[in-house]
Amino acid sequence: MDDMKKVSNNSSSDGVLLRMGLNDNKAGMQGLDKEKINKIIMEATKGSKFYENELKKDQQVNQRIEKMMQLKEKITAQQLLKAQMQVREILAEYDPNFMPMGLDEAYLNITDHLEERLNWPEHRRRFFFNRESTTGIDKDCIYMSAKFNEGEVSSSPVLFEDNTSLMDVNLEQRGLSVENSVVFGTSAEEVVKEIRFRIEQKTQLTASAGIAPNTMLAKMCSDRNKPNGQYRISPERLAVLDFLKDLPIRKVPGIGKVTEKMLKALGIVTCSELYKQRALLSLLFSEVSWRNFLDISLGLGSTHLEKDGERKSMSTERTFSEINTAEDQYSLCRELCRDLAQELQKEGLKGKTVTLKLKNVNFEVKTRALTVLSSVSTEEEIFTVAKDLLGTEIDSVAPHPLRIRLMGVRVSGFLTEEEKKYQQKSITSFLKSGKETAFLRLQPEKSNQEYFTKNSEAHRGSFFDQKRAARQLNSENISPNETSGKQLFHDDKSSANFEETKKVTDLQDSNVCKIFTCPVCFEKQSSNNLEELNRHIDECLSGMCVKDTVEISKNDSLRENTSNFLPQLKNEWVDKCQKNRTDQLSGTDQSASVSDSSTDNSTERFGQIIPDKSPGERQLNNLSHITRNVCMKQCLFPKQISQDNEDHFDKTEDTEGASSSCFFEAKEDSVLVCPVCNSEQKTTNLMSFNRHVDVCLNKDLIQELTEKEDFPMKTYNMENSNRVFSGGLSKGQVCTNPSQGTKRSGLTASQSVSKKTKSSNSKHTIKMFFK
DNA sequence: GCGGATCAC
DNA sequence: TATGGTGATCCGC
Repeated sequence: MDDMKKVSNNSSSDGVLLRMGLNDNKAGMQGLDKEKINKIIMEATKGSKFYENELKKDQQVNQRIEKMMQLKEKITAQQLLKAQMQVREILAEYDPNFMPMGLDEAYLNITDHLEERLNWPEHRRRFFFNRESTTGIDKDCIYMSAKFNEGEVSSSPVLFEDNTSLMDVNLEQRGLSVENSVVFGTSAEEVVKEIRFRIEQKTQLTASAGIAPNTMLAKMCSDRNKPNGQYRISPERLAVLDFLKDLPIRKVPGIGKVTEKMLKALGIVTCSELYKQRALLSLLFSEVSWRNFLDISLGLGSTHLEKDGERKSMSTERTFSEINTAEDQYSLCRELCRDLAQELQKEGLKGKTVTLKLKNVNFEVKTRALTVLSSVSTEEEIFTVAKDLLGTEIDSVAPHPLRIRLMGVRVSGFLTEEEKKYQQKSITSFLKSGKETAFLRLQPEKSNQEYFTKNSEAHRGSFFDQKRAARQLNSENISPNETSGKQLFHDDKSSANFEETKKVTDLQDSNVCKIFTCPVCFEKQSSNNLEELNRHIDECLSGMCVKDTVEISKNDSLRENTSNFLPQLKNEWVDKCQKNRTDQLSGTDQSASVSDSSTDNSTERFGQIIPDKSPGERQLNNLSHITRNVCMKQCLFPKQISQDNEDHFDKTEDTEGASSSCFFEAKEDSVLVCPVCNSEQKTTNLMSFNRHVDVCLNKDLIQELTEKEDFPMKTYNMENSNRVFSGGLSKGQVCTNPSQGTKRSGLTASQSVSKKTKSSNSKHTIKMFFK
């Protein structure tokens, strides 16, 4: 309207001129031929019939606009929500466990309701027009799929309003008037009519419904008489088959255009044809698919309404006109991550898999995912992963630009409640421990600093280094994006952070702990509750990369130095180890799970891997035994091991100084030297020696070694849920690397106990640990 | 686990 | 009708 005033000072003609499209203020209108404009204005002269008519029409439009604006004010998200809730309230009366499907659809099982309803007096089934009656009670067994048709009858948003002023006092009276009421019967159809009636009375939304013996049929039924009707299939085989007979398969939920087309290629269009061709289908489709087809053709569907399962993923994506510069793409990516992080945090979710979705200008869609072992939820965390994925894609087309029209970021693999709890605990303890206790955890490295000096390369980038560095950096609020994230993806960039980790305080003498020290994070645990302790350790271990399947092919290897040893690490070992693991797992129960740690005896397990072998034979087999157990973090509880072990090996005091990176040193052949802790073993009992080695070998080390061998490992390892105390992989275990499947159970735990607990306190023995 | 694809809403 | 956004699932690898 303001624009119009520029065209003419005659306010009464403003609207008309606007209608006549004479606004030369509009963009692109400036170049218009003035003559032409004048000519049109001439036509708009007062008194002309054309003008008068336009004026009249304009007034009508103005009225409509006014009305619309009034309505607009009344439309609020709240109102929509309210209408939705009103519907749900009604549905809940018939089935408190009804299953909403999106915003406008729901499944109800009204079986129970029907049963109860039989005994209801009429007044409970009577409903008044324009008035909501509240009857309680609900439940069900006939399945009803209701689809609400917003605005089918009237799209005016005012209908979402409360029935207030307009409904005046007469309503009350009308409500009490029998003439203004309806009584519904007791059949399923009557119930559904009642529901639809009530919904319409309350919200003025119409609904279509299907009544059938299962959800699939109910849904197809509701489609039959939409938008404002209902249909029922009686729960008899013939009725069902009759309904399906000529029903196009496309009507079946789950059959989309692709499946439709494929089936059509086989001459299958209707559900009955689906049945006729079942043999063919069984040969052409997967078991799952063809069974599904068969179920469809027989009208079989779910008869229980599964409650909304937990969300499995969350994503955000955006479409735009072509973006082809990396800079823009990264910034967009970050934006998406930010949005997603906000949403995730709203729901308190943390996920382990980040997926980047890209659609190029040719509409081709690509997804690239990365599962990290530490769950992510913040912008930085997500972006750290997403940008890596994006970078890979950009690189993949270089030197050409990546030309995209859509980008999306998804996070999935959410932690279960339980995992969340543990993780929180773990994080909390990390945070609580802070810097002042960091040195406690870092202390073992310090004890072998000479080694670092010599082998810093080998040590660099080990999981623990990364973890510690990341932890330190995190505690200093340094963005993981700029720090740990990079090093996690690019080991070669982690050396700087490693420097941090070397800032340790030598607390070697303070190793007598009254309280338990976590063998993984080296953090003191004051809890005497071993179960809690187990959880803590679980969590800590879950951060370990357990590329723990390296086989040492020859016993001699144990005495070779690192440089000689490394080349022997081959991928094939992984296979062998996996086989070993299989053997182990399929063996006697001692190698099985230790889900109940209280009854487990770790010392026994040492000798029972191949229980029916003679000691000599066992030794041979223990070669592989060693390799299986190569994945230990530290020499832990050495004294306790020797004490607890009947075939104890002698003092292993040197293990005190063992480093995770300390591997083989050349020693005299005449003496058994632990290849891990470097200490000479007085025992000549190979089995005992093996046990010692088992204890000393650690995952961390193996990770480094395996990484040197370029083990495929796309997943980076911030955490790894190594359920050593529960005897297996946790349910949500991320295990990309095949070698991770070879983790040992039970024993690993005992081996992972911190040497800090090498104290006189018997509570800290492995045995006690397991008890 | 990953990536492509299908499907529902 | 076409296109977009979100979430789930399946299949082959």
